[in-house]
Amino acid sequence: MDEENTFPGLVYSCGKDLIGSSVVPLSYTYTPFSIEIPNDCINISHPSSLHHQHSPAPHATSEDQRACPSVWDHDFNTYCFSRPLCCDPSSSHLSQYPPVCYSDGLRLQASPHQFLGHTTASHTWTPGGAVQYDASSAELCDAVASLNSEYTQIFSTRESIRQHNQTDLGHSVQPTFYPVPPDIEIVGQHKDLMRSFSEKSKKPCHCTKSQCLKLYCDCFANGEMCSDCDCINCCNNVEHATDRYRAIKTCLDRNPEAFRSKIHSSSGVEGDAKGSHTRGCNCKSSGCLKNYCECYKAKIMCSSMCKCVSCNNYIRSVVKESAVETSSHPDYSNTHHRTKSSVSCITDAVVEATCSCLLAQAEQAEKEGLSEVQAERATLEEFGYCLAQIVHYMFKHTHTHR
DNA sequence: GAGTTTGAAACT
DNA sequence: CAGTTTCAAACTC
Repeated sequence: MDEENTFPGLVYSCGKDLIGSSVVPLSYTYTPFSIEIPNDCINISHPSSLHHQHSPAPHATSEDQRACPSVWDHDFNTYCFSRPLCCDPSSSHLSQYPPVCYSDGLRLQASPHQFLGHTTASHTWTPGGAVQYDASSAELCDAVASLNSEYTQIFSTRESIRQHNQTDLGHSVQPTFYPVPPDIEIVGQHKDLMRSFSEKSKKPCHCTKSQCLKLYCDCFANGEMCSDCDCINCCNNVEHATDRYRAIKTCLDRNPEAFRSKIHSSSGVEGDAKGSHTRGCNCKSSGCLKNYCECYKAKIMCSSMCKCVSCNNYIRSVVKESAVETSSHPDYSNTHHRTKSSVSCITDAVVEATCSCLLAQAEQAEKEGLSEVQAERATLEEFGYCLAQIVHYMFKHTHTHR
């Protein structure tokens, strides 16, 4: 059930996934408002002109610029910072501005400005457009500190928004300060990360030895703090922000993509059967048909990335299943329906599985940097292979049941 | 609910 | 990078 979360200036429609500190905005309506960034954090005003493609942030002192190099991103009407902001967990001001949490790759858009030229007052959030708030200052530090130099952050300031309110919208608006960023969009490659932050329902963990600071812990792996869990010696919380930060850093050092979703999904929705596992599974005993298997658990087919043994989670299994289903169906027991039975092997599941394979192949080709022609060829070959499997099982099934 | 199985993560 | 150990979830009884 959705929940209407009304902030003056911004009307959020939030999804149910309001567990811990995560909110999934489904839609929002914009009216002028502003946010405040602590002075000792960063204080850069919005430029009066937005015509520079990438220029140093106006009003930033040279010291600011050295300490926190930034450029104005014309495409997004935002500033891009190439290094962490507000990284000092001990900084006292943060407690005054607690409920903002950004994770890796979050992009804060200078919200009012993005509406320049837009007449629509209502926008729909992208699936990955998670907003995290109600998080502690420690979490803010934690999350912001976890940004490394390759990530970008975009902030807008009260001043800039006030300017905009007064000039661009043609009327003055009394500033109201919200700790919640007006609009957060995920930057490029970290969409998956935030998707995992926001869309997975929070299940309590039961960790006993990892202190919930290793990827064994689902909460930690999902980028969430533990709440209402049954864990022992938990350090995945506000009280252990420093330890948590160290743990995050360790994981990212080991694997920069540690907190990204391991599922590539073409539709952006996990579990839609049209995706692939980034690294593939390594199952040996489960046949990839139990939830031990990450592919199966994510409701996707195993792919060429997998190193599993005796896998049954792939297209042939689906075709086989469909064949068995149709053959056992009483409607197809007579001769009249025998031909139709074969055709009925091509069920929705088979079609989905085929699409899944093709998509996986296309993604693989893209990853390998193949040319368009080569990618097309590889995908067609995969399609041929899929068809061959379907035909093979259709015929095999027809012969066995004659 | 206790014990077992499983495979990812972590370690060597 | 491969083999081993640790870990917590999934599963079974």
